[in-house]
Amino acid sequence: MNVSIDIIKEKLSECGLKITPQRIAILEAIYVLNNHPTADNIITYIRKTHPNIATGTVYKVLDTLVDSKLIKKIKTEKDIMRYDGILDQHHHLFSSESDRIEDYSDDKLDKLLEEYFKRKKIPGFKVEEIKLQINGKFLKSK
Amino acid sequence: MNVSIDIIKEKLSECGLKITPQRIAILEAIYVLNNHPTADNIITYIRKTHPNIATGTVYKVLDTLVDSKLIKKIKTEKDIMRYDGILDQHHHLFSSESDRIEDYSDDKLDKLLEEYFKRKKIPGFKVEEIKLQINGKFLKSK
DNA sequence: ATCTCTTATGAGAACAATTCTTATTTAAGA
DNA sequence: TCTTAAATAAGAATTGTTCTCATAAGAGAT
Repeated sequence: MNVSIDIIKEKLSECGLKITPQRIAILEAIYVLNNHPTADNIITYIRKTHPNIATGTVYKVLDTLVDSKLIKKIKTEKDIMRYDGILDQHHHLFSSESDRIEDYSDDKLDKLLEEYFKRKKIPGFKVEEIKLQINGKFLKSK
Repeated sequence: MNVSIDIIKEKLSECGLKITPQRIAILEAIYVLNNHPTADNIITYIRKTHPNIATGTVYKVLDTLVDSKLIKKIKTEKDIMRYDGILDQHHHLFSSESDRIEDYSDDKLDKLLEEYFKRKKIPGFKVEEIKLQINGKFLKSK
């Protein structure tokens, strides 16, 4: 994932957010560390080049970015919040053996599910989004 | 959900777990508070009848029960861990407006997904379980 | 470029949820 | 009943996150 600073700036201003070095660094980190980094992963990464970005700032910026829909949160069973910079509809493969999480996109599956729920209504509930949580084993270690 | 103490005891000993009043109370609480209680919900509930079960004990027992597959943890996008005493394959409806979570069972859907992934393999990954996280709106308030 | 105003940030305290530590208690088999 | 390993209570410690508030810095207006 090769996102230039300029594109990041553009994304920020499209959302009406002030362009700050902290926000750029954090958003860039999420794109570089593209396997669903935790807040802590992000902090460690950006401290290399920006040693004095405060922890609180990172959490605040992450919240802002989630609110502006520039990133998403995902939650694991192990109670760690992770962030995801990929916003296209996709599912997640969760390892039952480790913390590993991978993206899984499948348009055909999405269409199948969409069709299914178009026909079969859930009483008292309006479906907005369906995310699969696919648990299993990764066959080759990364 | 009307699970007697005797059945709870049976479940515990089937798993090779010692039968303790704490474990019985906690497991019973999960069955009674059947809408995916948090650890705190469980603590509040059991303290009514067992005022001096320690907080740490509750967390430890919950871990034990999860390990023994007597209960499950559910992941939410919000950062609260919840416990579920229903072990049959089922999915969850998440409210996009509140903390409400409801169960959703659909055998036909499960078969459809099973068929789908029998045909379409995910390279490098062995699927063990598929859980849908269906986000949307509950039409009538509870 | 400078001014102004609003918003963002740094630093660290506060907080909530969970885990750890240790001495004591208890369940369950001998 | 005795024994022993496992479970528990109490509270300290840790972790991840949020809050507070004084200072700094964007961004539009001048």
